[in-house]
Amino acid sequence: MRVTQADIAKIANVSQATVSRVLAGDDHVEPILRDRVLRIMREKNYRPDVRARSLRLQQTNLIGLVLKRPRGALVDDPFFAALTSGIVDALAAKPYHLCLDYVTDQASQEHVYDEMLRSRRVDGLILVEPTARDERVELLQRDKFPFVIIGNPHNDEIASIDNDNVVAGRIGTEHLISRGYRKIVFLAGPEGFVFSDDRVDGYVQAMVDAGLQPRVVHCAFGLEAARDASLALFDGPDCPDAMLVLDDFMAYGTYMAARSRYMEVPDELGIVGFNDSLLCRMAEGGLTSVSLNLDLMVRRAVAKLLDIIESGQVTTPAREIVPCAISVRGSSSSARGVVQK
Amino acid sequence: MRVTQADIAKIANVSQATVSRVLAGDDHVEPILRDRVLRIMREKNYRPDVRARSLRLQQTNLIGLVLKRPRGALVDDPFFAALTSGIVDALAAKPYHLCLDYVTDQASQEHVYDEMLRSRRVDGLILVEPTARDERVELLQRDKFPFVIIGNPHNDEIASIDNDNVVAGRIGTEHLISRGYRKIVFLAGPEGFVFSDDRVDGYVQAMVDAGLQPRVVHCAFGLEAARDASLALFDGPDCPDAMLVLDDFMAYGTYMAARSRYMEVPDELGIVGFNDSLLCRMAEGGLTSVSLNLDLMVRRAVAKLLDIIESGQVTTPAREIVPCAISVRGSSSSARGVVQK
DNA sequence: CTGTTAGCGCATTCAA
DNA sequence: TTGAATGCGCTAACAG
Repeated sequence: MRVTQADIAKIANVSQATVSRVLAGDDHVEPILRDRVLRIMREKNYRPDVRARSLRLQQTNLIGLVLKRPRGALVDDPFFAALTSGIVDALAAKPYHLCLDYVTDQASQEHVYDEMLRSRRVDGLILVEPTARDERVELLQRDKFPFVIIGNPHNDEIASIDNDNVVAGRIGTEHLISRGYRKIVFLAGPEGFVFSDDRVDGYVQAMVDAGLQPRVVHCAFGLEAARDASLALFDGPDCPDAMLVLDDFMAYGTYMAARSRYMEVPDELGIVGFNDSLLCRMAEGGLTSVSLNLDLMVRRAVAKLLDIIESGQVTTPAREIVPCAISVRGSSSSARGVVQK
Repeated sequence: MRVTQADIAKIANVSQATVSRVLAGDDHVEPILRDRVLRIMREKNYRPDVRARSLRLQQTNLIGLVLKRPRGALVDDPFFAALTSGIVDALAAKPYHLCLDYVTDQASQEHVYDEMLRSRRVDGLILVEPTARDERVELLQRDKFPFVIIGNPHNDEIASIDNDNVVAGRIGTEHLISRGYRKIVFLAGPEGFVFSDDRVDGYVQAMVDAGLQPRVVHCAFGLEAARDASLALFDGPDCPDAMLVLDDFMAYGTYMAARSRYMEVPDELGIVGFNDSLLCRMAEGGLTSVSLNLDLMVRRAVAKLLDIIESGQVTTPAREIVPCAISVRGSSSSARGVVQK
């Protein structure tokens, strides 16, 4: 049977309240009693029951993350890996744990939100990929439930952490331009995804500023789709001399396409991706990539959420932007120096 | 303020017990009362408090996973991604959630186990990578705490799901032999890791059975280490004609090494990895890999754990082995057919 | 400094 | 069929 404070109290010949005080580190306890209680706790291998504590304190020390993905699509999703690992990392030093959930469709998503929040399973929530006018957000606001959004809630009163995808697009583009590339194509994701559209905007700005002609190609997410789209581009008229690709995964597809057409990287084709992930080390000479500092974003998001949970209010500034930076590698900078065109 | 069963009861003019019964779907409630209660619950947007329910029922509907890794090493760990996503996937249809934790060293590992188990934060635990004579396991057994191990606990009374790494090693080796390779080297991880050592065993058996000379090279985990070890091997005396590599990541390192030495894959060098991960599609022509069916393992582990939690005892057979299978791709099978030597 | 008491919100036994 | 009463294990206000 499980040993409770009452058991300890009986053995130590004190009241259960005293046991509780000892546990809380209350100074106002006679040292001799304190030691006795502690000794018996150790002897009896006592551990407080977090369930009871949760009920009493009205908090669970759990924070929730709910991801919506098609069935089985989590394994290969680098965003998922970065997100969860970042959260767990950031939580490691805190008395909080991560409660991870996963839904495949909108209906069950709402159900899970009910289950996690309103049932008080977690103390707060990290939201990602909010869609425009997200119902979840309204519910959370109405119920004054602590939450933070990674992304753009389009509402300055809501706590959020974001990167600046427009700037990221600019940075990548300007880097390629500075290396002498001119016929730079942006290989984007499907239209309608904010992070993709924003990067495209930055790209277009930079191109126009440099007096160059922007050219955007949309394709599905993923390695294969990007490879095929790149091949079509290489084989078509007006082959680009550089490509800015939505993410490292797709950029790797472009890299594969270049290899299969025997185009030299970076001399015949410059490639820049986004995210600065492990994949960048998997191409010969490395893949240049714009880092969005997802890791930092996650850390900040966690810190902000815990702040809100503990202070009971949204701390200002509600919205924080994490800067991006470019990691230059072989795919955009020949060992022989800047490309001359 | 939060609405409770007592609130509902007061409004509906019934006792709190009746509200509880309605919630539980108890048949022995007058339909008219039932409807009234349900209506008011909906009106008042009532949700039961899982904390109170947990305390009362002595269960949290949470299962725990604790991973031990060096700081920040989670992001790029494909095992972590497969594991967590598999668990969350498997849990999606059940009334359970995943509580994910993470520690960097042994001391905090034990602390977290205390915190999660003995404090009853979770109903059960999934353990991975148990070391020989794992203390955690003894504690869990003593406290009759529900848990299941992914790996080999070397104890037939403990619930565990495992793959057969020895067979996996054999399969990979026999495949290479059947393709005409003879000077096959096994690039293994550091010594002392069971999954690595077992695969080596299978490799050695298969080589000896075929009358070939086994040759095992140990190196650190990771892409770079494997690449460097492979380069050393290629540059040294008696260059291999095929390599069996501990995991896909390292196999990709071998693949990079081969490219930088201008060795044709698969004609001059066959490569086979393990895990059949996404990386296998990133090499030109694909990387042949032995699938350990980690996904299936995880699903089975979750099912087994829930079984134990709900039945209160370890179900037989305690130990289950998930079969492995090889996915043949370009790195071991030339489009021109079987390699002739 | 310590013990008594009162809930936290819920499920459940026991009476009615 | 329903309600009153009890307790899960803990913290905290209050009294002594």
